[in-house]
Amino acid sequence: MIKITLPDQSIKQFNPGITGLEIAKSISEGLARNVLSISVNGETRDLHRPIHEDARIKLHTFDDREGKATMWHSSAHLMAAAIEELYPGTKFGIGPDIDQGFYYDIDLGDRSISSNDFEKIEQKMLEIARRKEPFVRKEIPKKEALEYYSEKGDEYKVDLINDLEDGTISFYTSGNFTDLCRGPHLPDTGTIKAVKLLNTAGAYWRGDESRKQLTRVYGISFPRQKMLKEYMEMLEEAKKRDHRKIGREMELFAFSAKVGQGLPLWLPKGAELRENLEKFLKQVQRKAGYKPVISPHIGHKNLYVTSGHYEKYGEDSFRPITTPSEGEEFFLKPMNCPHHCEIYKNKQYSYKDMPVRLAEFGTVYRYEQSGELHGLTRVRGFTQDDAHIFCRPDQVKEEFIAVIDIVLHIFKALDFSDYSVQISLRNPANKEKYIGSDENWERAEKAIIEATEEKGLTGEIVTGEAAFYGPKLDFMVRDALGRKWQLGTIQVDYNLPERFDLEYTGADNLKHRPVMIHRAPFGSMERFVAVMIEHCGGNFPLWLTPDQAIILPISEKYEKYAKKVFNLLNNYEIRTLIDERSEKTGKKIRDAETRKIPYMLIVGEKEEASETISVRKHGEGDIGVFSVDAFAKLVEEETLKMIQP
RNA sequence: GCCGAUGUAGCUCAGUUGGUCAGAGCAGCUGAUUUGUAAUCAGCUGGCCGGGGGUUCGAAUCCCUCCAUCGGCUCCA
Repeated sequence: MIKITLPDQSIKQFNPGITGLEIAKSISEGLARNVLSISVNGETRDLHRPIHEDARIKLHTFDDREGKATMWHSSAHLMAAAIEELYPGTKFGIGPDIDQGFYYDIDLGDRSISSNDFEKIEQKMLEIARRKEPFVRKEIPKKEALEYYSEKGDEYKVDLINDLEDGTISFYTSGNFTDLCRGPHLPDTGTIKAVKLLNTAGAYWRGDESRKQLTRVYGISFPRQKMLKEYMEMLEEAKKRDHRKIGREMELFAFSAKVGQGLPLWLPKGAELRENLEKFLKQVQRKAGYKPVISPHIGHKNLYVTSGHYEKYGEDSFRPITTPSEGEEFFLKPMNCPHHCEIYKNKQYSYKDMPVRLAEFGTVYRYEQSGELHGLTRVRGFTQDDAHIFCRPDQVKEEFIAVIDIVLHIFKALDFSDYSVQISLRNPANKEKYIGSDENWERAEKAIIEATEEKGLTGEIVTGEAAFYGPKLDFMVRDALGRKWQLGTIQVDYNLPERFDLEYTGADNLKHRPVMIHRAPFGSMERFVAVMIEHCGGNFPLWLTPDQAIILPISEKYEKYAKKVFNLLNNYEIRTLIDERSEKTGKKIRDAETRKIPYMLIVGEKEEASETISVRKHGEGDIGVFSVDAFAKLVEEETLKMIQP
């Protein structure tokens, strides 16, 4: 007998050779129906692979990440099988599962497929799925594997196998499709009940621009038809919330081919929204001891030679601007830190002055490849809510904690309740890649880890993901649709203080090198506004939204009273509009609702007589009659609730 | 930059195989209406069918090219 330890620490005894599926059956029929794969001592495996020794196991269903991965990976094989049947002679690259579904990179030779062909392929996939073709694992020597694919003429698989270590290689066969694959897979194709191909794209073989471009077909699959329906509805909802669409509808921002691609134009309402965000952060930062600074939009080439950016990005940036007579070269500012280093250098500092925190909403320009541009999330000109903290090495941790506090405060004010962090550390096996002393790295990494622990942040630590100049902490949020976005970042930097020869005088009267912390809680205003729009679908928090209330007079007769209310609300600094059109109240309400204005204030005969307003809340309806003062109080409370620390 | 797709009024979209095909709804403007919690009625103005070139007796429709947008790839200080 072997001992199988389940995740709840209970131990069950089985005969050696038991399979995951049999274990599942011994627990419950329902689990046996839904289980997709199994982890054995931390390694994800096929359900039907026998287990011969004591092991800790976990059974995976579609509810967990591993189960989804198995379903989608097997679906990639299923799609490949369907494509091979429909387009014989197709060569296959790689076909992994991804965050949302799967893809397969294929080489169709002279043919091509487009979304018009999707239905045909989906039908073929379902046809094969219904045959319940088992996924059969086979291990064969590398040499045989090479012969098989050489004969088949599939150079991509040959390429992949050549990179594998000598020995046996695993293959999976389902029906007449055999694929080089580590696994694991579903027991058979029958578990795949619903498939949908989503789009196609070009993808370089092995991600290498110089190699051949294959056709990548994306798809997703589910164990139930209903789940596919829900997924498609989620996609629809995401489409409705697309910040490019809402940005146009709500007149927040626009692009103009004449101004240039990737250069956003902030319209009055968008500018208002952004200013509200900036005002909020400026206030928070002032309290946290930041000093505002302002630096120009261009900088001398020498600045970027010193910072190292010229060497690294000079060729791939906008061409330099040269002066007519002297021929001096200037670059559009791609980041604020070099300027801020020079601001720091303008003065001598004692250890008692540290930390020095310089903040700027600095607009930067970066050349992004044309195909990369995307709405407000990827642009060529954007504004960072940037700040650089120059501190002593022993202050890194407390500064980190203070920055985390700011980030969390912002998340609360903007209703992002689901967030996590990623700590990126250096790869200790490859220290040459990084600059800065071991001591400083260890201190900084320890500081980041401790700071996140003290703040109770959940997240993962990834070694080898640090920048060459220091470790970093990135914040990820999930929006209302469960999509993950990377927002703020905090980075420790040993490089720039060195390059700019920054120093402060210590208690020992010697010169010391400060540590620099880059931080941007929003990241960029453009990107953040985009995420914000998609998170709330354009229904911004009251304190942020460009127009907070709109007065709807029942008829022209009450315009005078409407103006009076308007003036009173102005005194309370409530951003208010009046709808003076000769429309019926129903129409005015409908329009205000579509414009996503939080409060509609209806004024007619009754209200004028009693000096009140009838308040209707967006998305909710009539909430009763208020005096202007009472309404102002309501707005104030709702605002404070969000933005107070 | 690369692969693929798309581009018709401010917005959303119709326009069969090239031959009254330049249209609709919303928005906008004008007038009437003076309105009570998600659309009052009527009339009118909007487009060189993304730009340029070509094929043709004839192009929104076919071809080339450029531009922009979309989905990815590569990139992202």
